[in-house]
Amino acid sequence: MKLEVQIKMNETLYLRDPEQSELGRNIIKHSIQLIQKTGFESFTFKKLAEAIGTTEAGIYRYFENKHKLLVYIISWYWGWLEFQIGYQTKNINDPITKLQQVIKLLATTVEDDIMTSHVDESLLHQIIIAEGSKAYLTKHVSEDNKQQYFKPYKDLCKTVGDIILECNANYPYPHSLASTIVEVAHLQNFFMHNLPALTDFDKTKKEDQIINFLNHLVFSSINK
Amino acid sequence: MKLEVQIKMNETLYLRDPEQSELGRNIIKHSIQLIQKTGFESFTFKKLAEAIGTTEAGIYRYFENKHKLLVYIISWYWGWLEFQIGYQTKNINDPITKLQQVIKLLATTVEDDIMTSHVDESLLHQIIIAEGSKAYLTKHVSEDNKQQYFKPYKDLCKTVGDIILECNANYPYPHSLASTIVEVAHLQNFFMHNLPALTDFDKTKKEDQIINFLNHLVFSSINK
DNA sequence: TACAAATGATAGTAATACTATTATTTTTGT
DNA sequence: ACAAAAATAATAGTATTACTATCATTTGTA
Repeated sequence: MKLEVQIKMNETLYLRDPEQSELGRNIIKHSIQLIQKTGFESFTFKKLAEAIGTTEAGIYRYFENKHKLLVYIISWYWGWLEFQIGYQTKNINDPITKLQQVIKLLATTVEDDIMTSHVDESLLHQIIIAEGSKAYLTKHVSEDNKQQYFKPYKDLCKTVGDIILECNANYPYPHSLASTIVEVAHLQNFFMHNLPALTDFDKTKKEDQIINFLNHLVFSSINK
Repeated sequence: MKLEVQIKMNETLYLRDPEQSELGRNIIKHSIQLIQKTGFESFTFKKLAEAIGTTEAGIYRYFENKHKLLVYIISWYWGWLEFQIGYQTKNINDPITKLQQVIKLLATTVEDDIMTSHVDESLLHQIIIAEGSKAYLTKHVSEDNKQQYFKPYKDLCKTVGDIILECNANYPYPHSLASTIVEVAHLQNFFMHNLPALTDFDKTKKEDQIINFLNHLVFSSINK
């Protein structure tokens, strides 16, 4: 028997559920490949349609516009990561060890998860790093937020914030520290690869250094 | 006598120096207003030309495209901020007080600086918060970096990193902590106003809480 | 005054971000 | 197995964007 993980998505993000058809799953699969490869700015529904072998109008039946598609795949990633965190910290009782594990999961290059056949998580991870903040850095962020587009991201930060409070119930900034951990994990990764003067890391040693930096930052702050 | 601060800009960012003509200064002034008001995505040279009372072709004589114009005004801001930091920390000898002052300057809403008549720094500060990372989150970041487009930003982080080392010469992550401070100051501001679940701050109390959070984070880490 | 440089006015092109229409294929309910 | 419904493919069309090109006019400067 083949197990497939399904991430429940916000229904207002799409016009037709892409999980429910071959074309839909192809849209997800190829948009991840194309956005990762060419960047979100030069990604168009026309190019996507060509890559899939369908037409532009075909894509528009699933997604209103490319921004909603970006928000969809990014939300999917946060939902998947939350699942991973739940799974990988299940039997850890010590909150400090748990938080270390979360930092590791956030900062480490993801491997493709065979439980999700049409999504390549390692490509998606790179999209999160380079395009993640574009999901919310818009003039319509408040309306999008009302539509609950950022719920998976906020849920993830809530989970991280709760672990922080388990470590120290008196820590005064659990939400801000949680969102800072998530964002900095990805920012430092981007800087390490593209603007190395902004980090102390070299890409040969990979993400270990980012993990060490985040651990140092987070635990000195929590245990102050 | 009227004093004007001039920020030296990278000459490959523009086709014609906008500081040297009335039209050029108008391009800067109105692009700041327009980008802040409508967001970078819906900002076009056509709308800018209409706002100024010139033509699209007129703008293209100064800037190759809207991305370079964005990088220009953002770089200008970092250059101006570096000047401010130098000025406002000139007579501070204690590196801890100096770093606190830098954090305050980074996190506080900027007031319009009368020394720069065609630039409204408070609008520019809002652009940095909402659009700043779009300057480098592109597929051409490495070429842009080779052209030194991010030098003012990197110089600023270097300045902050050096102050961190003055506080603790053994601190292992001065560059990463510096870029983290700069980015988190703006991110938390954005979250506070637009995605409040991601912070512990309420916008009524303004930036003081962000400053407290950053101080707590930075100094517990440096003095560990 | 005269010459160059900057600006303005206008036009044009390829690509983008869609919407609409109709034909064809696939699914599904009976 | 068959009709109806739903999904997809094929095609066309529009407004806007992101430019480039040309030429006339204004402005500043030797």
